[in-house]
Amino acid sequence: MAEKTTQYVILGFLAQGAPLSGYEIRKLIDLTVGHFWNESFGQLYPELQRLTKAGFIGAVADPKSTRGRARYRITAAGKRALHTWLERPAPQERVRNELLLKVFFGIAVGNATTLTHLQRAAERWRADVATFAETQSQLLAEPDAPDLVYSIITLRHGRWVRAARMRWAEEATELLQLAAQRGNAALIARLRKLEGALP
Amino acid sequence: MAEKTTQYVILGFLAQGAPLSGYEIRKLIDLTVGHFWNESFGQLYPELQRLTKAGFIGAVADPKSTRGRARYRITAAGKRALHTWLERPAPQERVRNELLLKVFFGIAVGNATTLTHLQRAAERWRADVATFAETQSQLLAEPDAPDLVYSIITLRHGRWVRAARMRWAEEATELLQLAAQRGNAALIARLRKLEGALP
DNA sequence: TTTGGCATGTAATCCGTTACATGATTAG
DNA sequence: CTAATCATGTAACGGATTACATGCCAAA
Repeated sequence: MAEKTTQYVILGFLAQGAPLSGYEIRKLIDLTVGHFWNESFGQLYPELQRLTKAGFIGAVADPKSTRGRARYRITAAGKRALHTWLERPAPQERVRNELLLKVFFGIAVGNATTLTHLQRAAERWRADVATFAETQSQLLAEPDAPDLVYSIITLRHGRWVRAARMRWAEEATELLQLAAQRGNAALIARLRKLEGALP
Repeated sequence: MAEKTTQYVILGFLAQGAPLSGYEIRKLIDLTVGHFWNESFGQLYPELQRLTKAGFIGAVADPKSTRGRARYRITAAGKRALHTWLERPAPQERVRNELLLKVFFGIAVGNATTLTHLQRAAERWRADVATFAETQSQLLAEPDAPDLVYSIITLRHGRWVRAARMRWAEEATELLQLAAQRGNAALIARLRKLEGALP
């Protein structure tokens, strides 16, 4: 990564206005961006201290809180740092897809194993899509949220990608069986027909 | 990860038969699985030594090689290790999508920035799709490869996902503009219509 | 009052990239 | 002969997860 993205996630949530504790930030992450981002406590708490020292956030003494928990608020400098990060183009993500690796090396163990992998993955993706659809309707129940679009479109990214993967899994299953039963010639013929289904 | 996948990539390529040097393995990775996997030398070379000590691979003295380079061959134990790994279900990948993070926090900097991110990403995906399509036709030029299907379907995963992301970027662009110009009510109405485009 | 969950943190560890060092080979 | 490229490695560093330690609070 080389970028220490954790800090910007923190700044991003604090920029929404409400002062938050580390624990609350973590809960928010899981709830709102959990489908494409995650942070562990071991990352979060040290980072909060670092950001405080750097002057990007400040602790707010909370009279209501009975416990020693501090809430943080973003500073002007913090907002500036967040904004310049948001303007910068996102670095292209390094993909490392272990499932695809197992599929790619499938020839070493034969067809059945690979088909199982595909099926298991497809089930997970199907479940994800259902969850996302459900989440979307929950989001739409609060039409006054000013950042509704942003939540919606990131969520729909998940739906689009999962849906595509499901269709891929079906296609891959078919192609695998075809190649096993009728060889590469049949596979190639089928692929020619499939051109056009994809851009 | 917790899994040290690097070793299995090495074993996977050596299982294809030909003895390979570290450098050659690296080249193969870039060439064949580069679109969903990557390894650095700093990872690869130490791992080759570790696998040798563990008895999973063995160095082959190459009479032809003028230089001190050693090629490696997989052992029976190595094959066993590879197979059990291949049988194990792939752990669900931890996603960390920085682009989506920037989109999600888009409200902090406003619409134009987010639209730029989307457009830039869409261009990259479009280029990827073109590359993949080209690669596919190159693969089909060698119909005798016994592992052709496996290469093909992993490649097509890339095409499916990139294509989906392109369509998502278009949709997201439209929704963002709609919400900015006509508010959440219009956004929600549009989303109702879009249900059905996705599973 | 003790158990379990809330909350905050630190330490160990792992995985991976980057940078550095070095030699061997080939092309000009 | 010299520069560029091929090839192999090591060291330093950084980011992230996991495990551990600890204390507060609420409910049984």
